[in-house]
Formats: sequence, structure tokens, C-alpha cells
Amino acid sequence: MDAGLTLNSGQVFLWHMHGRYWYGIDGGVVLKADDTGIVGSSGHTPDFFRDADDIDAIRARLRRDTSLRDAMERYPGLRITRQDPFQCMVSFVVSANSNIPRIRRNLEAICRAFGGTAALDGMKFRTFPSPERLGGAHISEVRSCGTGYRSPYILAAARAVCSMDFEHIRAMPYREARRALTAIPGIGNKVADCILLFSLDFLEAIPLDRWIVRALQDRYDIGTGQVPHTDTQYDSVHDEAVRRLGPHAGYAQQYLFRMVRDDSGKPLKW
DNA sequence: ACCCAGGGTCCTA
DNA sequence: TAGGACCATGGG
Repeated sequence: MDAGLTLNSGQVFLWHMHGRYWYGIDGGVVLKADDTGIVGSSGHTPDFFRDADDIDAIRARLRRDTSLRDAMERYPGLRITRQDPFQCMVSFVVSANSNIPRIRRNLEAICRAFGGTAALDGMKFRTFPSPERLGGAHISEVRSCGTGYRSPYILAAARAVCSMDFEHIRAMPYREARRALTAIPGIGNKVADCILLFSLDFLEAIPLDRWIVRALQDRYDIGTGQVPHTDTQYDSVHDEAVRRLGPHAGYAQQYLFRMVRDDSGKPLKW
């Protein structure tokens, strides 16, 4: 497992290197990681790097595809993360039409304004706020985190989560789970797929952003290369991609995303 | 002064 | 159901 690669692949935004370890916020706790996995925590220790997945079997299945074989050879240590669902939800609401350095700044501001504190290895951190704390904030307080027109969506998400059970969604069929999330204002299909893939164990979720839809068109002749604009278009592209890439298409998506970003001249920059 | 950023929503035909 | 405008903000 390559922690640096995984933590800098557009899945998480609140991780930093201190010394020879990575430290990151995952909900109410601080996690410590290296290439062996999670090696410390201020609280509980989740399966953040999805060690329970049979990664060899997943990679063997994906290797049947030429593009993915290339991507997996370039990024052998890349993994999907299993994040705190509420933090993941807010992260990708914030990500809409933004860029990674700014998403990171916005989320750090949210932790600073509303989050709790935790300590690990003698360092102090601000953790991610609870849904109740963030949902109880005033819109102007959220706006001061630099989140612009997404600010009311952040509040809507936090308040929705207060009367919602992520475990209930985790147990639903994929399409139904995605539907439950897109019922929340500010969460469309792409953001819902990020939440499902990165925090709720839906490995068939494929976040269809501008980069992935281009890659699916270029490499597989799936879709038009334009970002899907309606549910019908999104489902059509998603269904065809899963048919082509299999039930772990979410992993495939992450290898492709990393590769096309690196090859674009606009590599992921932290 | 432009254009773009891991989009979503609302309006129109 | 498909196409367009608009949305705040910061960087190149």
C-alpha cells in the first residue's frame, strides 16, 4: 500500500506529512498512517485503507483491461479509502466546481471554526465537526469558510444527516442508496457516487466527473465525453462502465483518474 | 480581463 | 429529456 499516493489521489483533503508519517482527520479522530496502514489514532481505528478487500482478486479482475493494466502497473499501491461518511459528504459538497487546494482550505476552515480538538504524538489537531454542530451554525459562519454558494448546501447536508442513518443507506442496493443521497440539495449523482465509494462500501460507484467521462469516451467509447447532465444520461454511462469494468469499477475509476490527471499536464497538486 | 476548477440547480423548449 | 445560464471564489 502506498499511503502518500492514496492520500493524494483526490479522495481525502485533510492529510499532512509530519516526519515520516501521515496524519489526517477522519470525523472526530486523528489518524496516523504509513505504507503499512493505520499505525495510530486519537480514538478508534477504522479499516481506512480497506485491508478487508481482496485487493489481489480485484486487481486480477481489472488487469483483463489494457488501460487498467497500465494504470495499475504505474500505481501499484493506490487504494480506495473508507472514510467517515459525514466528513466525506461535506468534502464532496464543497468540491463542486472547485479545485483541490481550495477544497482543502475550505475544509480546514470548517474544522477550525466548528470542529473539536484532539492530540496525537504531542501535536494538536482540529477534528471534523459533528452533524449537529455544523448543522447548528449560522449561514454567515459557514460562508466565512470561503465556501461561497455551496454554503447553504453544506448546512442542508449537515441537517439532513442529523435525522438520517448512514448504516441504513450502506445496506441499500446501489441505485436506491444513490437516490437517497441525491435527495439532499447540493448532492447530485457525481457527489453521491463519491460518498458511496469512499465511505459507504459501494465499490460499483463510479464518480463521473469531467476527467473520468473523457477517459471513458477516449479509452472505451462509452458516452459522449461530455459530463452527463440528466439522471438518464448518468445512468446510461454508469451502467455501461460497470458492464465493462465489473463490480469493482470504483477501484478502476480511481486508477484511471490518477493516470489521466498525471498525463494531462495538470497533475494532482497538493 | 479572461479561463478554469473531482458540479448542481433551475429554467426553457 | 436535452441544452443553457448561473452560481462564489481563488489561482493561473
